[in-house]
Amino acid sequence: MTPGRTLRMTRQREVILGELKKLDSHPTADELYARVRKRLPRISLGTVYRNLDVLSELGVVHKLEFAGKQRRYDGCCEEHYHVRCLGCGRIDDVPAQRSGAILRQIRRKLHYEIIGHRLEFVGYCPRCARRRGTNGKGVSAVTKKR
Amino acid sequence: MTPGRTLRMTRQREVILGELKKLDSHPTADELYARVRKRLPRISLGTVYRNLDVLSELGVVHKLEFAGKQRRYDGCCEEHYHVRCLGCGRIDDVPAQRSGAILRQIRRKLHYEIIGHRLEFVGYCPRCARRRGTNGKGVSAVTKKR
DNA sequence: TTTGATGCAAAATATTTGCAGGATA
DNA sequence: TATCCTGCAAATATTTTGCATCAAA
Repeated sequence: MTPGRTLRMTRQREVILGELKKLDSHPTADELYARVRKRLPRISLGTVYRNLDVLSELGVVHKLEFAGKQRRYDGCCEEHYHVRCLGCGRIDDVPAQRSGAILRQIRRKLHYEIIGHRLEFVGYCPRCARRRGTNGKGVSAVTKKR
Repeated sequence: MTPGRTLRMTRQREVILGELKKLDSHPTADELYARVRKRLPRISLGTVYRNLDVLSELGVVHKLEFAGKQRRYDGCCEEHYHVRCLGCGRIDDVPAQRSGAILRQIRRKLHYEIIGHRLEFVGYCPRCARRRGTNGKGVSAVTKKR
């Protein structure tokens, strides 16, 4: 982002931010796009991406990048960890503080200049875990074709 | 992968696996493709992807998925953590054991059926850290246009 | 001989970008 | 009024897939 630039609060930016803040479901850009479009039918997906970029650079929202997965966005800007469900893809917050101990430990061992870390949990959410329990395995029945 | 299928050791599979095992640089599919092509000029990138899939399902190699980044592959199949350099994109192994304590702690707090976790470190490798030190910041000078 | 694997090209997916016109400060 | 932002479409980047043919077992 250009350093000295003056940002404008456009209607689009306002609605995108508002809708994201309303959700605690960590939506993908296109999920958010679908919601925003109900209020601004002419908005484009590119605008959603561009605004999410600007807002996350401001630290107002968080861009969640998951290993090998589609990006998601978080209207909550406090730092925390996440769990991802292998069944349905949902992301939930993990009720654990980010650990400074992990970083300190690694800094002693590596010659890298460590900036941060990302701890992701994967598993099955209660709903998907139940479904898997019922039919023995059912991974393929649950896994979505992307 | 089809359960009862009999795998064949083709020349392509052999060379792909051999080249990957020779490297400790965690190459991307296309980096590996470039190397393999020196030995098998007619091989296709699709074949490289398909073989890396098969081999990683067998547990012979590891598919490394990094948040928001291109996938990489690891010829070493013991579990360990990784660091990623924000400057040049290289991945290195982290000399720390995977922690079961992290999983146990989370299992107590979440209703998820936790399968695993992924701990990634990001920072600057010695080389990039030095370069950044020289010119004050230089992030943009180092960051590659993808 | 069977059927898994390949090469090629096209498709799919997710995200970014160029551009001309529109809107905000 | 300056320039930031938008919609649209095309471009990019990465990975997957359909299909006819080849080759391993």
